Amino acid sequence: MPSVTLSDVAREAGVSLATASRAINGSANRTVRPELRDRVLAAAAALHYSPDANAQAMARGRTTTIGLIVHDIADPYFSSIASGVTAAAEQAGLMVTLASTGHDPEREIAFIEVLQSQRARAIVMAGGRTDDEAVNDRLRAALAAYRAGGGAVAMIGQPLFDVDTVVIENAAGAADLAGALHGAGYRRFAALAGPAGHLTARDRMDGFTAGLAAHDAALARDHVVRSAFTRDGGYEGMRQLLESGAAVDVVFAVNDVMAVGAMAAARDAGVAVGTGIGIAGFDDIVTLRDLTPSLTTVRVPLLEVGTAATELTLAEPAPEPRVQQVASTVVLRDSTPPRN
Amino acid sequence: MPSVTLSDVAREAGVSLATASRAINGSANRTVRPELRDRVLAAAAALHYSPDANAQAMARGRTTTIGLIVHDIADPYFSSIASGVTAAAEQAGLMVTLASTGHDPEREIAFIEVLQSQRARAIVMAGGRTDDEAVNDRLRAALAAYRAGGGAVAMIGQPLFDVDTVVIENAAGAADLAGALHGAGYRRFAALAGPAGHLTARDRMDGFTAGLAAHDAALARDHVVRSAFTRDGGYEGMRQLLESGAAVDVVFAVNDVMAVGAMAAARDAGVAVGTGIGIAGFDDIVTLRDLTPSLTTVRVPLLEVGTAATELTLAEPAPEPRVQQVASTVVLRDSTPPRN
DNA sequence: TTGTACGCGTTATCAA
DNA sequence: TTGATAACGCGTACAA
Repeated sequence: MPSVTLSDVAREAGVSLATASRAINGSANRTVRPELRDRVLAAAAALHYSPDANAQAMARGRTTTIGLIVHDIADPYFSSIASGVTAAAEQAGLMVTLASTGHDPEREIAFIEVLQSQRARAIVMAGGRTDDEAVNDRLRAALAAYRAGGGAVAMIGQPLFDVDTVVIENAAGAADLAGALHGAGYRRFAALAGPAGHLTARDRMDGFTAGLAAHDAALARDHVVRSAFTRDGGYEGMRQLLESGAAVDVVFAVNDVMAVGAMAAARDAGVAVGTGIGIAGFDDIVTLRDLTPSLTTVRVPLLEVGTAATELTLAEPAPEPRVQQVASTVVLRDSTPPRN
Repeated sequence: MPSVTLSDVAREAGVSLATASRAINGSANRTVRPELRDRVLAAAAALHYSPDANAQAMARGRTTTIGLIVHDIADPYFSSIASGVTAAAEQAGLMVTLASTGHDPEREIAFIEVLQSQRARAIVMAGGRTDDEAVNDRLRAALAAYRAGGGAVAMIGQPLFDVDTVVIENAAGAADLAGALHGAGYRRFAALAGPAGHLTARDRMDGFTAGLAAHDAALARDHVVRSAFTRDGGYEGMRQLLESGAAVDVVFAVNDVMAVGAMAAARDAGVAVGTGIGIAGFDDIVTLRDLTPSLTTVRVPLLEVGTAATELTLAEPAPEPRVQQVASTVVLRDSTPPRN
């Protein structure tokens, strides 16, 4: 670990520390005579000099790090967003520090504090919030402390934290989906609504309900099943629904992985997806595009969501929190064939 | 940005900087009188003190960062590994800096250099290598420079870089798969072999071939199709295979996403997967477990692979590069029903 | 047990 | 254009 420093380079090149520094990072309006510059660069190369980012951060007063907090990086929803974030970050010459919280708000808060210690330039937070105001308040406080230190924050989801937010059109997309399904001839609707208190799930349900209402249709109360926001939640919800003997044409699951679970449950119950019962999801997860039958869903451009959030944090701070809408679009596929 | 420093805390608490430091991080054998310690902690809380990780890194001479380099974080293969890495890192009190290179070796090298600047404690590199020795040499050099600076490295894949490596049993798993398919009654084999020069693909092909040979079976030359290591590569390869009119029972795709593409191509060609033609993959990607028919594959415990690699980098440096085998296991499902 | 003072590697300020 | 030198925030010998 004979870590070579800038002083070593300067000595080797026979110049002062200051000159070496200027030669290497091309400090703003300060310029260095080409001859000296070359000597410094040569010395740096010869000694395998590698600038110490921590020291630079201290001296400059700012880092080149941006933090990304997600619920679960193994979930394709979040890994797609992460992909957008890393791309935008690299574009801006920043490194991404990743935190996967496993849906634990305590860890979200802890990570915010770590990122604050790291003096990360910005934090992008993805993942549905809940309506637990006690937790939200602590989160708000952590974010406020971070921002007081000069950090930028962008959230992905609902604009409930008074920070820049990329808002996914959950309600509008679900309403469009409802309309499209109605247009395809479906009349008896059911929904796998996800857990109570899950805001994304709630928004999608609200939109779906509103969309139905616009066509004088509705969701019978016992046609709404609450279960986890996961594949297994979808399976379990669908199982209950089928067991209840409810007369249903089509089932709306509030996300794709729940829809996948629902499809599995239908199959296991001997009900044909598509011809027997329609199933629709939300998100349009890329890896799920080859399901059979192919899944009707609402596409959310997750990669763009990630880049948009990142760019928001890098933009000039605005007096008012910015809200950037991202359009979602209905994609009708074979899991909901036209009904006549 | 009135960033409060440890000096502020010390002054507020009426103690020296040293005492404040000791009180807050509980410096090794130095102890602080409880009364003072409480006063310091109270002051820190009152002032919302947040230690500067960069300054700590400089003073301590080591960071709390570990780097993760993957080809594509949106790919479930890598996001599963990432999940294991973040979990193990959190366990060890470290932050993960993520780089997604888009399969570009130049960017891999660039990221290694950035992580070196960051003085990251360790780097975990996931993703198949190629046999391009020019590129491999530059990578080797970058890694050597990083390690010379005291950094630890673990690779996931093939042990060709003289560093600690988590080796996935590609050949053995593929051989087992070949045996299992033969045992299920399949006799006329074909393979979607992935691109030439892709070492993971090659290992899996070699294993599959060897496994067949052990049962006096073989892969006709024109039953091996080369195409990209992606979903679309699988689709295209299968299309070619079907078009060629080759007489085939079962197709081995060297990874799951290629198998998914192959399934789609078979369907588009009117060939029933399972009853008409068997298809098998490799990896057992979680999100793909609900395909219809369910996909026969070789399970690789990717999360464990990620944690294992992380733990390798954190262990005491060994004189010789360590190689940790991770077993892969055949999972027979409906895409290759028993043949009689 | 506490405090003083130096060093970590850079950048930036100010003279020269 | 170049060069001393003072920060940056913290840890830690060393002395008290």
